[in-house]
Amino acid sequence: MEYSIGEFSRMTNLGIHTLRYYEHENLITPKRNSSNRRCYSDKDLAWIEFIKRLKDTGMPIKEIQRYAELRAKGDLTLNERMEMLTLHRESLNEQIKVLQEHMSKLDDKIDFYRQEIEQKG
Amino acid sequence: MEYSIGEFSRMTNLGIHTLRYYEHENLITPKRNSSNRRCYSDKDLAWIEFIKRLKDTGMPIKEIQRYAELRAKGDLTLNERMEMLTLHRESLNEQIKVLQEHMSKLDDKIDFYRQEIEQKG
DNA sequence: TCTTGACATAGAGTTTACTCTACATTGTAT
DNA sequence: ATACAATGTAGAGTAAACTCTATGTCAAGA
Repeated sequence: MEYSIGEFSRMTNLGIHTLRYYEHENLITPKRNSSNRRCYSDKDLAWIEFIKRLKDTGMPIKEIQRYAELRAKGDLTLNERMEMLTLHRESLNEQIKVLQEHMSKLDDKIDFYRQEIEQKG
Repeated sequence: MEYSIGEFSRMTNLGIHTLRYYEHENLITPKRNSSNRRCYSDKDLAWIEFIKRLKDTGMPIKEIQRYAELRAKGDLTLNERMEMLTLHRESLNEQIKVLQEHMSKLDDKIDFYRQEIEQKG
C-alpha cells in the first residue's frame, strides 16, 4: 500500500510539516509519483515508528540522521548500526536507572509532606 | 554557611549564567550582601538540588516556577505542593514504563541484527 | 470551465532553556 | 594607588525540533 502525506500524517500521528521536516533532514525519503507527490510505503511506516522510538528514548535528530544514512547504504553497515543500537541501549538503561532513583527520592519527599500535613493540618 | 555565586556554581554544577537565569525566573531568591552580591545558603543548596531533580524528571521550568511560588508562601500551601508532587510521581512512573517498553523493543531489534549479521557476515 | 482541497517549496517564526556579550562596580592582592 | 578577578544588570544570541506562512501547482467534482 502507498499513502499520501496526509494519510501518512494521520497514521503516524506526526504533523505534515514534521514529516516534510524529517525528509529535509534526510531521516526518511519517500518515493514520489508522477506529479511529484510523496508516496509513503508500509516500509516507511515501520521505519518512522522506529525513528519515533529512537527519539522517545532521547536520541537527537543528528544521530538518527547518521543511522538513517547507514541504513540507506544497505547490509554492509549492519555492524555499525548494531553498534549504535547497543550503545543506545546502554544509555537507555542508564536513563531508566536514574529515573528510578529520582522516583525513590520523590517518594521520600512525598512521605515527608504527608507527615508535615498530618501534624499541622 | 554562605556562598558566592561562583562557589555556588561549582557546588551545584550549574553555570553562573544559569543560576542568574533561575533567579530571574523566580525559581530561587538568594539573599544579597551589603554590596548587592548574592549570598547562597545551605537551604538554597538543598532547594536547587530538588529543582534539578524536578528538571531531570521532565518538569518544565514554568511548573517548577509554580511550585517555587507555593513554597514561598509557606505551610499553607503544603497540600497543593503535595498534590503537584503526587501527580508528577505518576508521570515519572509512566515515563519509566514507556522507557522499559522501548528497551524491550530495542532488544528485539538488536537480536534481529545479530542474526542477520551471523548469516551474512 | 471553475473552484476547491491537498499537496509542493522556501523560508520565516516559535518555544524552551539556556548561554553569552557589553559594560559598570566592587573586593583583594601588590 | 592600581590592577585585576569576580560580580552586577540588561539584553542579545544560540541550539534543537519543530511549526507556520506565503506562494504556486494540480487533479477532481459541480
